[in-house]
Amino acid sequence: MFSQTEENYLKCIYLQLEKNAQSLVTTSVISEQMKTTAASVTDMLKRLSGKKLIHYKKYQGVLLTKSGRIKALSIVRKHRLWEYFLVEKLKFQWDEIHAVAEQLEHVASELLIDKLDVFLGRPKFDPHGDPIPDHHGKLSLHRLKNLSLLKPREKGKVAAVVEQDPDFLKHLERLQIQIETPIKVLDKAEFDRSMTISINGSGTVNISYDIAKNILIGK
Amino acid sequence: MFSQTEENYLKCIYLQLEKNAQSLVTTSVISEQMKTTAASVTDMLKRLSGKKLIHYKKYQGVLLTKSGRIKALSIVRKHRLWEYFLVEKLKFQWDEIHAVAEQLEHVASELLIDKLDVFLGRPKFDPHGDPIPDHHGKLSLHRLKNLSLLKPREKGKVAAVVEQDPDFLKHLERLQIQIETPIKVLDKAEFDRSMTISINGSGTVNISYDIAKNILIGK
DNA sequence: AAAAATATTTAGATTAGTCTAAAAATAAGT
DNA sequence: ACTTATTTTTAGACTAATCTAAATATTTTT
Repeated sequence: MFSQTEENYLKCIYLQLEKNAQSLVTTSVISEQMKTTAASVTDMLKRLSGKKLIHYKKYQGVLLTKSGRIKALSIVRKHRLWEYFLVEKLKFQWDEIHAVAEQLEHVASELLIDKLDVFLGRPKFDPHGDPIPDHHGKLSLHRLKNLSLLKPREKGKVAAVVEQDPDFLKHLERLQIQIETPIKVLDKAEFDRSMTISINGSGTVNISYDIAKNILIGK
Repeated sequence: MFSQTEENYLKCIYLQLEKNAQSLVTTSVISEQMKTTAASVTDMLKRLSGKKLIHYKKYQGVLLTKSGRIKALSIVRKHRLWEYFLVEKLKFQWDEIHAVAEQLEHVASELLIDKLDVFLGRPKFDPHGDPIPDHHGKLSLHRLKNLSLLKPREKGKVAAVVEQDPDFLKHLERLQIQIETPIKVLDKAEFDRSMTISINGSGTVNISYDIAKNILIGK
């Protein structure tokens, strides 16, 4: 049985490793993500290490142990299932749900999360397109391309977003970009790496490189 | 913004006052309900008093302030709405839900609880028959009689249960007694105050005084 | 009225989690 | 190689919440 704070740290480390599986996660990255001081992070890393949830090397960074990873996947599963519930059933907007799911994910009940999974029809992806681990911690992966790497005339559907900042998600909504939206690259400007894209086969819009790099495209 | 522990204490005090509005709530009653020591209770009561949530007199007991009562009603509302959700939507048994709702009730989001209320069809009572306060803290009351006080040939429907101990609720299930079940008193034994009742107009069963006193009957 | 029992509070200790400031380690620049 | 900058850790302090043991207040019994 772990505290909410411990669970949050494990989830944070897991998400960092999901982004970049090659490197250890550093104290300063965790400090930034958890919005706390470096000293607090060091304290907590020592504690998690003592509980055999992470491999921790001073000054070098951390990785999850097998049991740490299992625990982290469990939290991520809960987080994403609750996000699905909030959007599909309670009609939340996709930019409103993160903070609420951050609280719901700590409810300690296997039965609850299993029944919620069934109730929702065993969804494989959350409203941002991220994979929902199943009961055994397995997740569906789809091969996605970063929109910023697509060439003119290439196309596909929006499958996920990298960044989940509410302002960013609101901006996508204004552009009428959401999960499953068909996208085609029309042109790319080399001077600022912005791109012109068509949305839903009709609307044409220019988006910055910063926007494009946070959108993942699938078939 | 209050801690989960503070919210739990407020709820506990509120529920005691709901049972017996005439008297101050004592340290030992709270200690028993919260499963903690009398010293811990005294510490917390001092803290809640400092935050103007309770009126606290040493050695005499506590009452809720206006803002303490508002906060307590908010927690009770959340608890009971989540219990409704767990039974109606996720098909939990009514004896399985208390512990889960005890966690869900601390999710701090007004929007969440309002959307959940709408999603559930604005229920007035939880699965145990307890009234769910509305957005303004108002609750529907029905005049109920304790089953143990009914006389032979009096009848009505099960409207609520006083005790929510899971073993007790399971026992009622085995007797096929649940909310809305029609009950008629056939006989009362004076030596042990047990009573013979008919359930659903057909089944006849003898129940102890201890069972009867925990069932509330409405029209 | 006094003694005994019970309830409650106080004092001091503990753990979890946070912080600041200083010290130590590492990385970057010259 | 040395200096400077940055990152990280350590030490000690803080708050919240819990406890035990002892002291205090109240209630009950004699």
